[in-house]
Amino acid sequence: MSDYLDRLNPEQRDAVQSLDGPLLVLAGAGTGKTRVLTTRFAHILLSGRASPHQVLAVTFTNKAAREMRERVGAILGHPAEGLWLGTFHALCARMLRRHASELGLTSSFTILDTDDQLRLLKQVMEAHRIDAKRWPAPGLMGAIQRWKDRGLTPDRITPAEDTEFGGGAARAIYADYQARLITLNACDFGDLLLHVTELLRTRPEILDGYHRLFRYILVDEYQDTNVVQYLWLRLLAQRADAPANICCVGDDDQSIYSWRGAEVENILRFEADFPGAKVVRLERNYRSTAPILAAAAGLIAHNDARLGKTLRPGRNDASGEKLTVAALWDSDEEARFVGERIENLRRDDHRLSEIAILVRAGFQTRAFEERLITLNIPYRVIGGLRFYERAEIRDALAYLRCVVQPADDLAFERIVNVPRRGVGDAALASLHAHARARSIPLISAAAEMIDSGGVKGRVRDNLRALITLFAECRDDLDRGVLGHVAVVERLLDESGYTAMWKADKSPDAPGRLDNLSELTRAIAEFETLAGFLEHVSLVMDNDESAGDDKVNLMTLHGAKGLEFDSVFLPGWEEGLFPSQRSLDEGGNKALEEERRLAYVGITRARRRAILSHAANRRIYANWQSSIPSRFLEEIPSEHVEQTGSAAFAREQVRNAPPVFGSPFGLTARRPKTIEAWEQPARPARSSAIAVGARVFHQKFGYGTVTSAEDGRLDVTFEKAGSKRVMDNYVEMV
DNA sequence: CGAACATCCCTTTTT
DNA sequence: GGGATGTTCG
Repeated sequence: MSDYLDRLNPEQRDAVQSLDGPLLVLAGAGTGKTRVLTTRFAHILLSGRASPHQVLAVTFTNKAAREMRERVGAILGHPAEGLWLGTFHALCARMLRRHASELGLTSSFTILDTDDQLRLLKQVMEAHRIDAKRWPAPGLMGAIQRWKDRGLTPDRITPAEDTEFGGGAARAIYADYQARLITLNACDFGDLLLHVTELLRTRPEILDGYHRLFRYILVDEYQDTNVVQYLWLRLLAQRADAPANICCVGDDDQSIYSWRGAEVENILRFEADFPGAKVVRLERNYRSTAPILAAAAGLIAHNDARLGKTLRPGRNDASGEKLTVAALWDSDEEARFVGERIENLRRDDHRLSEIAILVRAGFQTRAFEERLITLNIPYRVIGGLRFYERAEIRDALAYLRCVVQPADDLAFERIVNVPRRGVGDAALASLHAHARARSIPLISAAAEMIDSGGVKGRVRDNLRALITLFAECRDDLDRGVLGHVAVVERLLDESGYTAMWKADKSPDAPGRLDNLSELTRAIAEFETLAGFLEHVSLVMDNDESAGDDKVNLMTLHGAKGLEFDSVFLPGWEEGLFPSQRSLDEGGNKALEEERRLAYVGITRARRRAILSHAANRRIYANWQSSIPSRFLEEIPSEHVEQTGSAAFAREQVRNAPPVFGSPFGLTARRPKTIEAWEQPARPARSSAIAVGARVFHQKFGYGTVTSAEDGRLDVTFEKAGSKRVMDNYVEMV
């Protein structure tokens, strides 16, 4: 009956069978982490220790949750039903809907996307008369999110944790923002965790209910938890009546999300947090060849803040290619090099889908895309704009929200003038004023102003048609006259939204229409519109049909958890990787995180890893020179094969007499800031256009320059009068 | 109100 | 170099 246990190695089996008390499983890359987690889950159920709904299983991604659900089902022999299995956010949303009224929400609250969050925050900031120029809203949004990541409600922010933002107004804005969310019956992402945690810590009877419910807690990717997630877990796990039955699986060496609030300390501190905790290390790697593992291990050994763990080959083959490190002249050559190697792999019958190019930052993909296009090699970029983030999809969803949630002001604002209905800033402002005065949602305010004559003419007719359409669609749904898919189609057609894109002559309009029909298809898979909207806000999935045979292009962050036969790791240069920006902000801690990122990159490879760096790189408009990443030297050289046109030059540098009096030559002493990442110094341009010159401007016509300074010209135009213009907008005549 | 122009920025982004 | 976002004029 327990043949599923036979398929584990001794450490894995230990992790699965240690069922009493807290357990930390330190699972290195490729050591069977998911297998342990799913088998443990199934083992708890099959051994009769708990029934499915008594286990709380938390992941970070929907993909991981889906995978776990499937694999548990496979071991059980039937689909697993009634599980508390999902992402932190999905589980919290579920809990929050149960207790919504405690917080002044209804159980049908909306979960806002980032667009809406920002728009709402801007409104609040405006009310506080904050100069949007001086204090850009995204900055404060970030601060609020960090507060939420750390479990800080507005009243919990101590002066030490406050920010300079807005000249000290940040806390008050945060508080108002939270209040507005409640009025709108809405939550942002951070709220899901924040609200539930707050509830658990202030309402013992609610917490007690969950203590009685959950006998086991399983947590995936524990190294990526932030403070509020940690608090949530600890509240649920620590109980008076019994030891905490929590099992966390993670890898401190793969913690790469500190900038999102993740705290490696959570995993480093586990044994202190949960006394009597048992720690199991999984170190046998079944994924990669010996050289790849040795290279990764050598690299990560340079980090200090580690729990310590060494990857060992699980298979007994010492074979395997060395890593390739290619030194190239410039970034164009690097793209050509990678393209050429991929062509070779393809010629040798390697599947393209088993090849990945992993970059540090999104903008690096472009060069490779261009190269792959010219070589006619199919590729996919993973991670870019996701389906539900596209403008047309967000618009369509806003239409739906207006129907399902008439109080959703943010949704209404988004689409009230899309397509154009003549409702501009002025009209919207008067709607707002009326809504605020009467304390009613915008849609109701609009209805009242139509009746009262507060809006007139074309705007009135358009608004009336729109609001009537919403009401009718709502009615169709309530009375079941039309199925929800038919309602969606009606809504998008009669509002003129579909027509807007049909009339659009831009090249991407057809694609957008395709996306809209794709959306309708997705809606059809759900029972109700509300259910669909919940899915959308929580499951921003990127279901790139992974089946096609295409080269995978993505960031290192996006590659976590994936594996490929061949992995290209370009751009290993100081300033780019490790990223200068990170280093400036986070010092040595940040450097260690960059190194973990490098470790994640190398350990994605099953059979071969091809690293590269360029001596000259095109950044924005101009060329900058760069030096190889320090990480390259941290990889034990016996596992590396050097190649590339610039390899010889690099050897010369290495063997050259010491520079700066250092015994290690150039490599030991690095300038603190790398030229490539300094602000591109804008040379005080001695403009070729001098005072008195006669010039032509596209818009203003002919004129004479009266003063010229740093590229800015004062010009007296013959027709348009005196203007200040940039010199690159005029031509000399 | 909306198009055209000008300016500003440019890491990573599991939900 | 380029996309997103404001500003300005018709």
